[in-house]
Amino acid sequence: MNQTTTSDGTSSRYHHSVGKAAKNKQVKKNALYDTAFHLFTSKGIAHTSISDIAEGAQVAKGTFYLYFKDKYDLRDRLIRHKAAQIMEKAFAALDKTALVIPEDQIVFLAGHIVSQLTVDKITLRFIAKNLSWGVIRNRLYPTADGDEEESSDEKIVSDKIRDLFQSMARRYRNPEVLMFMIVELVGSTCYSSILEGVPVSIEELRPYLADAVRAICRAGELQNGEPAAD
Amino acid sequence: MNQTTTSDGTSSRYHHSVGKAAKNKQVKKNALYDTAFHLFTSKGIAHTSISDIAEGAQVAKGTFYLYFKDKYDLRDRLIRHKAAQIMEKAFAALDKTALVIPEDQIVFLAGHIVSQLTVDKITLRFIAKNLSWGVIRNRLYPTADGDEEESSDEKIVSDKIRDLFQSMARRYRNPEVLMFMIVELVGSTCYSSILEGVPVSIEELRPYLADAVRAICRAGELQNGEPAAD
Amino acid sequence: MNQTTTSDGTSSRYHHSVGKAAKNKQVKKNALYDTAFHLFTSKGIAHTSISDIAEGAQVAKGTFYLYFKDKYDLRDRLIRHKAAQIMEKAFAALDKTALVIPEDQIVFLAGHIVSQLTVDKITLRFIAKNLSWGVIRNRLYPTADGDEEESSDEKIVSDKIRDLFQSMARRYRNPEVLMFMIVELVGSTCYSSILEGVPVSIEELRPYLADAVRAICRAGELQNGEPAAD
Amino acid sequence: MNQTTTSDGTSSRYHHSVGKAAKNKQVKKNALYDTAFHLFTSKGIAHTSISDIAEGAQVAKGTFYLYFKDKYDLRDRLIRHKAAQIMEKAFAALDKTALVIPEDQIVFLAGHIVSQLTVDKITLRFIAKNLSWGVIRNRLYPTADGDEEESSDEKIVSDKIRDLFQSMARRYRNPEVLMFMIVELVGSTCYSSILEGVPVSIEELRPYLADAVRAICRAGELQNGEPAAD
DNA sequence: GATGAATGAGCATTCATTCAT
DNA sequence: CATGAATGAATGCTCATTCAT
Repeated sequence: MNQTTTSDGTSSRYHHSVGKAAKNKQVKKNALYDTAFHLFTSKGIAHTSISDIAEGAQVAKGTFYLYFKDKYDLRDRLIRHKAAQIMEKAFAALDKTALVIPEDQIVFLAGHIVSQLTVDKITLRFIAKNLSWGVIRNRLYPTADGDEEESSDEKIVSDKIRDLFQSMARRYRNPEVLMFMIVELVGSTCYSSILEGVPVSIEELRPYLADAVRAICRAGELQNGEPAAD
Repeated sequence: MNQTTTSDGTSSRYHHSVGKAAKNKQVKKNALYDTAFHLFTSKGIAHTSISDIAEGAQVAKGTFYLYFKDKYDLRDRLIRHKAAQIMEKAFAALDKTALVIPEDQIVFLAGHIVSQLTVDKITLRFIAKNLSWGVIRNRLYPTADGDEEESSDEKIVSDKIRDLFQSMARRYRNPEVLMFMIVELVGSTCYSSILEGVPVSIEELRPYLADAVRAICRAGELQNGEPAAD
Repeated sequence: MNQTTTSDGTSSRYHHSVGKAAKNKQVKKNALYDTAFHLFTSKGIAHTSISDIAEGAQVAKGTFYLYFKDKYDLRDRLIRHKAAQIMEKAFAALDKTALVIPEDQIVFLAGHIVSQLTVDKITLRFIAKNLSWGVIRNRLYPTADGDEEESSDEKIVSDKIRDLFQSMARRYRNPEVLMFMIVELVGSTCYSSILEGVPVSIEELRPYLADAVRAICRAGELQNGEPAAD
Repeated sequence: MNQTTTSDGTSSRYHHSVGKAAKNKQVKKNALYDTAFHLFTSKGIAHTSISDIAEGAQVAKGTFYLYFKDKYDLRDRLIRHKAAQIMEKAFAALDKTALVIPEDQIVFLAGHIVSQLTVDKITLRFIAKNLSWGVIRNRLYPTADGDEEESSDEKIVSDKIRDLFQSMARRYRNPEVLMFMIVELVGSTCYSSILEGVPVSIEELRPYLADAVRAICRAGELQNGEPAAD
């Protein structure tokens, strides 16, 4: 405070340097996210108190409430974030392939998601069966009320998704329902197989799952002469 | 059950008398189950206390601990029970049809489950995505530690399941994995579609789902000359 | 159930000795009342926490909630109790006099209340301006929902009040309104005068107050020929 | 402040401008008063936080502390203000009548206050039983520490009060005690009657109250030959 | 003067669990 | 077996207050 004018003439008392304050807010928020993820996945949500999270994030307890309504609000945002991340990584990987046929692309995506979940069991357990299509859907058609912060990278992914859907539209009766069923199938079976090995290990399951995904795709194809949906 | 019939045909207390006391126990236990299901589904598990359950069941708080370890123990038993019930109803209904081809039987089962879940949204929300294959699997191969009470009706259903699996074994590469994928797909998609209408209503989803189930079956068929698994 | 009959025929397992358990409950409740009154009047209600009260009463915090909804519930019960006590002491004292004329009795009651409040400033501050007629009214016409415990002594006082009202009924237009105005006047002026000496000390105020009370009585008398209210 | 005067003598932001800055301060202060009154009366003081008040007044939280010590400081000022307002309106109304006899004037004042409280129940509940004589007394003999802002209108009212007291001094033994008792009686009985209808509605109470006020006046008159107080 | 992010002490309240009866 | 009063640890949440900008 009590300021002086700089040579370039651009200053003012109380310059609300968007940088410092806002950045600091984000830092705290991220610290809360990170700590929460760690605690949720290690101790379980029920056994993680807000005190724990605040303490771990080196932030006062009250600060928590500046950013989240409660523990479950934080959890839900985290789940959406993680689920979206997985989908986005899969699409990003797809982008690096030469695959052009939608069916191949979908099988690739499913396989990539399985791979990610196989490697990162902690995240798998956390998002549990919440790897739903809804989360991706929201990325495509973001709602006004959603205060989800979308990075520029994610914008690019959104475009990829849109592209895929466009090419699917010419071949499949209902691309979205198709994707929905596949995502639910993959997420749901992975949970049981990867985490509990039931009814078989993920290695054993993989080929069956790939076949199933491909079969679902084929079942969703437009028949000769059948018109594409609007 | 759990009764002894005396020579004169009247059953009596005091004769081995598992009767009255045991019956009373079962009454209390069922009251606890029923109250808990009602409270869990209306207020949510987190907001239902053991006090609430005991009070609703007209039982002293301490009595709760005579039957269940804690709230979650009760919940898990309830989920298993409800999930099994759904599967059993589907098999029971199958038993009344003239369907003999496994594929048709499976499609019928899937459709029946969807119908049940569509009608009973409360139960759907409760068992959420826990309508997993695991629960049925446990009926087939009951574990020693499971103190699940199995009624004689359920025994009959078990037989039906075994029958289906036997006829599947001759046609499909891995019947259990097949069933697993189908159950997960149905449960998972129904949850989203029935309860949230996302991405489409269950009415709209139904035909796609039926096609998908059939497609998954076909994809799991043994090829000519391929040997059946052990 | 679960009973054994002794030779004298009077015993039972689990004899819910009304004595011990119930008495113990009352002991705890009274300890909470006493501690709360002490803390409320010394530290103020706002600065008294439920922990403080429980601790002072040598009772676990949770026990507090077995008897009271919250701090304010306890306070209100306490106020009602103290206010009633004052009125009852005044009537009890009246009973020991030879006064028979209602006007004299009323002036005596007012004076007695002033004396009590003058001596017990702590209680005066606590019940503040809540020495309202309502509290006495409730003693006369107890409501069903009131779980106020009434001792046998208080029953006797109730009779005295009824007697006074009966003799007043023949002379005054509206005895209850009269009493109401007098009680409010006395309570309200005492608070200011005794506790703050504003606008004059209670000693100086007393004669004026006595005159005012008597004047109000006279103003409320039935005129010649005017019929008594029902 | 933080201002410079321009050479042409026109004021501008920066011209000592007591006006604009000071006016702005008053605007904020009033916004805080208004919001607080609204919140106190609707949610209750205990459930109104400084955040709420600041937010409602469109002012930063820190700004609150620029004007008030805390929530209770604000409340007390508000009560004094509202109570004084009522008294002043009554005196202002009296000024418009042709009444000259003190007793008639006092009865008129009492009646006017009752009318005001009857109409404005919200204010009645807020100032509760704080419509004490003390507040008016402070207007007559303002203390040095009181930073109460007194408008010129209020000055006029003060004169009216002084006038009434002067004419009362010749007739009554202790005018101030008289007024004190009457104000306390009116405030106290109105609270119970208007807000709770206990023991009777205000319509029913009114005549009794008027009689009582008049009776108290008469009881306070100087007797023949009795000297007026200093 | 004005702001509002950050703080963290402080408190109410819940509830699983025990155990004397 | 059944009870329900008592417990007290655990925790969510509020909010007055500060202070860097």
